[in-house]
Amino acid sequence: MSLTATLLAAAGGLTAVIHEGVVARGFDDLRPAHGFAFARLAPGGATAADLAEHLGVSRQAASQMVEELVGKGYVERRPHPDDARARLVVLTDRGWACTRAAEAAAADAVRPWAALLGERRLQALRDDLARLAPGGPIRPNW
Amino acid sequence: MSLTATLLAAAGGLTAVIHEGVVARGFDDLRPAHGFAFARLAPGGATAADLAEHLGVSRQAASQMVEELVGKGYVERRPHPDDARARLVVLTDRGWACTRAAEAAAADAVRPWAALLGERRLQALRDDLARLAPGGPIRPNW
DNA sequence: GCAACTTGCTCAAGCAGGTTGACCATATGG
DNA sequence: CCATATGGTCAACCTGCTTGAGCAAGTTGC
Repeated sequence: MSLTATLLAAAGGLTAVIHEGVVARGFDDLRPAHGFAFARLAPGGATAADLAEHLGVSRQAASQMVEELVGKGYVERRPHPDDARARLVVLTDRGWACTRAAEAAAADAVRPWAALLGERRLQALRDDLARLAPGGPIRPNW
Repeated sequence: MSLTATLLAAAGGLTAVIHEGVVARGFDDLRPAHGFAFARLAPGGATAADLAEHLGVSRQAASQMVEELVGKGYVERRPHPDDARARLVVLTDRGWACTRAAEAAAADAVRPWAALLGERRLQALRDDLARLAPGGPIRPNW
């Protein structure tokens, strides 16, 4: 199988396993796409416009997602400290709990890889991939 | 950045670059999801039901996609040699041309990686990823 | 300061791609 | 044969996204 196919298959499988792990930990009202949003919100919150750019969708779509996540209790809107037009979207306690669950699920998914490849090659894999994806937080993708 | 994030970022970026390459080669009426379908159809054709299972969607959705691809000239339906109920969906010349364009775009996307990592590490990356994604052609994902 | 423009957000309507449910034609197995 | 399973299609609906319009608040230039 080609490199591109293996890479896409690995990423697709990883996405699925993480999502299953998140669901298994009780957060069953989320879709993989929400992981993107959490990744952007976690550091210190973001505006809906920030989120739209990060996710690659319209501001209206991002706003709708925020509304959905507010309704489900994962985020809340706070007044923006510097701009009265904007609203800062931040994770709630439940949002943080879900983020930790996702990290735990990701760790579970990766653990067997260490057994398959060994620590040395796994570390090399991590380093190599980091060099190939310099653009950074493009689109996490559960 | 974590291994999972780098892997997802690399896969997402690769998907985007391949899709752009396919569009740039003149196939601008396709979406990344169609790449999944082509990957399943290329070997020797498939039924709509095969396609549905491969793509992880309902048979109706797969059938709709086939209809769309027929309309755009990428595939055609032929009577199934062994089953009068079924119809074998196969790539047309245009479908094959698009598949070659996708392979060329993928090669272009990977080429700079060889420069970044060197041939040895690139080969190691390929081998390691192949071991991590044994399930095989899960879901190519442009 | 004020006018003109930009930016953040939301409401509303519509579309695209998926779903489920019902149905018919053909295979398959007792 | 008859009962059941399977491949395909039609129809209705749902969800997530889009575009377009509009308002409030910041920003710029005179």
